[in-house]
Amino acid sequence: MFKAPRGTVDILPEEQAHWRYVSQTVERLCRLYGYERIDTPIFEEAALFTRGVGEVTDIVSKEMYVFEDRGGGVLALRPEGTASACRAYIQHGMHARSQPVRVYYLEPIFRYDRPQAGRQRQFWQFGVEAIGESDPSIDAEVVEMCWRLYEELGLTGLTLQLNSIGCPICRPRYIEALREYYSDKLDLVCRDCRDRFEKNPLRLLDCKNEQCQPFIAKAPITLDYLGVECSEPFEALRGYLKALSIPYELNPRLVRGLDYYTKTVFEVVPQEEGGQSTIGAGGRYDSLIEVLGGRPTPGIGFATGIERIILNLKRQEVAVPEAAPPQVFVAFQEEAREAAIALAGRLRRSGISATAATAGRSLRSQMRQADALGALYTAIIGREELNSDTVMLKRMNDGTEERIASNDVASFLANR
RNA sequence: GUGGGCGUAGCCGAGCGGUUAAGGCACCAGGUUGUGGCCCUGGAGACCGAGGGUUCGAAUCCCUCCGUCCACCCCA
Repeated sequence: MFKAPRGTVDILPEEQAHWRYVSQTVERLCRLYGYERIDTPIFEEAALFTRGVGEVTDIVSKEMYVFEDRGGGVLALRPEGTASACRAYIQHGMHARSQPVRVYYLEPIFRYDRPQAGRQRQFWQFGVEAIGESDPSIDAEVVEMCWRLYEELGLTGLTLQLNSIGCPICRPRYIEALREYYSDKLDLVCRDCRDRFEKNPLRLLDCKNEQCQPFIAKAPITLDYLGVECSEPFEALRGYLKALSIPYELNPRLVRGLDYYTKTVFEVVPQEEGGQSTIGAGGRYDSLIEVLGGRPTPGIGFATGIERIILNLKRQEVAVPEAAPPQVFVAFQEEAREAAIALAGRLRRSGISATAATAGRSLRSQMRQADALGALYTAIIGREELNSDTVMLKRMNDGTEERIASNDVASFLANR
């Protein structure tokens, strides 16, 4: 038997209410903030990500789906959304538009990772990008929008964490200080941290190992090393967030896994700590466009995982709107089969949703079906109705019946 | 990529060396030859994740693989 590939899932009809709820909320939010949708290809030249996201990041070095196409080009299923959006910005000369360019996407993302709860190989992200403006008021707008999304969805108990990791000028100074601090402690920290010291020193800060905690607590923090170019906008951002009444926690240990982040970084996590808990995250990427071959252009955005949102909606038992049931279920006896099919067709042309029974079932069975579908009304056509050109219209919630001329059914229901 | 738990019908789940492999939900039919939701009766549905091995005998024990879950790595 064929099964969906490891780490992928089918989103079944009964789950669509949650998906619809999230995508409709996302669309409303974007309209509210003036972000327009952009759709980019599901695959890109692999080099876009190796250069943009960073060759040594896990996402690129061990999680990317890379393949060669028949023309010999090396392509990759996108492992994140920002690089593609920036590529499109450059390719289509969007610097010529009014800045910043505000776009959003809702798209599948692919990472060859070991699946577990809240982590799949194909998953969906909603993300926004504001490209072409470095003013911290845009940082505030993006952070606010991210926070607001969860509010609109009805999620509670979330924490917004904020930090600044500096720019290409001040960050090396910080990393040097961090390395120096750790240089005489390498015998005391865990194995992973010794690796991190070499490969990705910022990651030292969010090690979960018990033995490393005391060292993390006393480690130098990024905020103390920011140059004025970074600290001033960060202070401004904090002021804006206060003015917007967005509750945030300053987390000096917050770092991000992608190379392109600069200055503002933030993350939203549910209260209950779990393995794969981060629900959304973002930050500024002021060097990315230039790295990708564009003129120097600042940008900021965030992305959030739809599956993780839905996981939390379900955990918190947030009620989501159900799919509308058919207004009418058309049940019939064999001799009225054509009349029933015709009636269903006429109702639909009048904008009334109708599902017809299929032939060969008892009326009782058809009624059970109508009930299972949650139909508001059942129109029954038997011999008597056929002869008098009427239908027996039954209201399912209270069982009342009324005989109505076939031609009047649509207008009768339209007035309900 | 590392370590561990688990895989019995569509779903939940008992059985843990010899059973016709429980039970519940869902599904289908009937109890009402023109009527749903409750109830009752019946039916269908499982090569017990796959492959190999041990044994007279394996869903039950062992190995490999696959899947899933948890933790780590990392991340949405």
